[in-house]
Amino acid sequence: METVTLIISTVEFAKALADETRQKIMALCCCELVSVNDLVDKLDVAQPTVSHHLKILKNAGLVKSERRGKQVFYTLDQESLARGCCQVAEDFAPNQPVKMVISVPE
Amino acid sequence: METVTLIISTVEFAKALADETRQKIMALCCCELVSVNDLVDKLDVAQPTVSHHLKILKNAGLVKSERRGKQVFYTLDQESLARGCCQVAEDFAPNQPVKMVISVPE
DNA sequence: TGGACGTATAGATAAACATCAATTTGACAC
DNA sequence: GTGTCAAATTGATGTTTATCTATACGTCCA
Repeated sequence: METVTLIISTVEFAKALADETRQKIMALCCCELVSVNDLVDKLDVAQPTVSHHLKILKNAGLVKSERRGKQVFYTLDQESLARGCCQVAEDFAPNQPVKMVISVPE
Repeated sequence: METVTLIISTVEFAKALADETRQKIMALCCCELVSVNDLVDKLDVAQPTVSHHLKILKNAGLVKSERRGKQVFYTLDQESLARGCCQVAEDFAPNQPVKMVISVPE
């Protein structure tokens, strides 16, 4: 699993989120591996458009990808997303703290 | 203080954040009241541009405004911002919970 | 009621961006 | 190698958006 954990600015983070199609993609690959074709089937945009959005999400460090044979599977990096959300809150809402809930492994 | 607490989608929320000038404005009015002219002085964009961005932030429920005489003062609604961040995390990172830290008044 | 000041709106323009069709690249099977 | 399928890239197009200038609106004071 090639993990590209870029450190991006809050502007880049927000821009990556600021599109309906990308948010649909994020919801679809939030908790599982999905191929590009899976996404194309579930969205009403063409395959190159899906690839375009996946590239933006990947550059923002919000998805990870993994090739399996002819297919490439994507999944959302929930930790990166959560860190981005916390960073935005920390930067702009210092009086209204937002924290990641760390689940301590037993 | 006219509070416009709109319930907006995560897409609208992200779009409101997705601009460098708006993030600068948010930082400047994060913890205090600032007039439009204050913002114009501290940013290198024209006054109508500042007003334009303030309108977008206001429509997103992220700033509150208050007229005092000839001036209009804006301030960031930190709670709305924090709620937006939590909503994004909740929607897309359910396995990586992010919570607002509620400070209990004594 | 003017004028001055601060802010908002209207209209124009250029840059950014989402989308698509066409093509290329990559991986596998024969 | 050749064909096939999956995904990425290229190039074009229309829309969105950030910005500006010019103007209108709102408030206060003389």
